[in-house]
Amino acid sequence: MKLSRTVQRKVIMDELRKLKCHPTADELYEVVRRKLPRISLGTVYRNLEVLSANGEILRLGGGKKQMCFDGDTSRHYHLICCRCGVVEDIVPGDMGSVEKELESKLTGRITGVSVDFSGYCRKCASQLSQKAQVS
Amino acid sequence: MKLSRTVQRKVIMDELRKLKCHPTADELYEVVRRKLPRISLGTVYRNLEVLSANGEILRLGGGKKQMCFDGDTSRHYHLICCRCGVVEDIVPGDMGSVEKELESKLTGRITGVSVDFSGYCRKCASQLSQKAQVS
DNA sequence: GTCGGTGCAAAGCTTTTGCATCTGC
DNA sequence: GCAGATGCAAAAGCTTTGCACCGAC
Repeated sequence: MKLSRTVQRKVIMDELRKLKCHPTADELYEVVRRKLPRISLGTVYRNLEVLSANGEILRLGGGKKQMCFDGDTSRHYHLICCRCGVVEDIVPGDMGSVEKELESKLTGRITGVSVDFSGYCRKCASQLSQKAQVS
Repeated sequence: MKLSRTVQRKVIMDELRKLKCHPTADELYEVVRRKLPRISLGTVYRNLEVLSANGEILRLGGGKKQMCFDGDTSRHYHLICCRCGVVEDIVPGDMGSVEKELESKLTGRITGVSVDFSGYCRKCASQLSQKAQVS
């Protein structure tokens, strides 16, 4: 199956890449709709499916119920709040050597890395520590 | 809100910890039901929600549409196939130094690490390379 | 006794899919 | 011209939730 280059697919990729957040399919649909008012939600889903299966975008789960997508397939990391589901980007100083080690072991098979930490986002962490002090 | 120690919650945790795979809520429900025939799917969902929000289990997305759960919160890694969604465990030789670095930067906030690689599982990778040779 | 948990079933939402039509190659 | 893509709308399926009752503390 070869991929056709349709206007819809291009706009979806462009908008996703432009966004710095990690939108759900629905949120991306709203954004794309500003450029292509007649696009359907089904098309967005179908393209996100194809694009992630081809390693061109990243599929992020683990937060809340909805799937999120990330147009940035470069090496970077996430902290997914186990309380509210928000996704924070993490940029550690240097993980290069580890990545190289892993990639050499899995030659050609890795299309993207999403290092997802469960934990508390800043907001939830501070709320919880306040509560702990009170009680 | 303090957590009560109910039979259901205990069995759910125990069974999830025993399983070496990464079951969906529904799969876990089927397993738990052998021990507690009268438990409801809703209870399983509610407990998985509470347990993951407390960092006692790991919530895994990124594969296919359904959420998966992992009772093993020790440091380990996953390769999630971007084609078929299967989850492979990865045990790299040594990532200890990197983890320490990260954890020191995020003191007290991390409850679990799920390093999720998108890529191809062994099966899909070999199928694709066969196809490439044919065409 | 109170507050959280459970079972059941219905509701809610996200995601997928069938079909006719259209577009890229 | 054909295979793949789209729009639309309906269907499917996963997850959540209201309610009455039960159990832990």
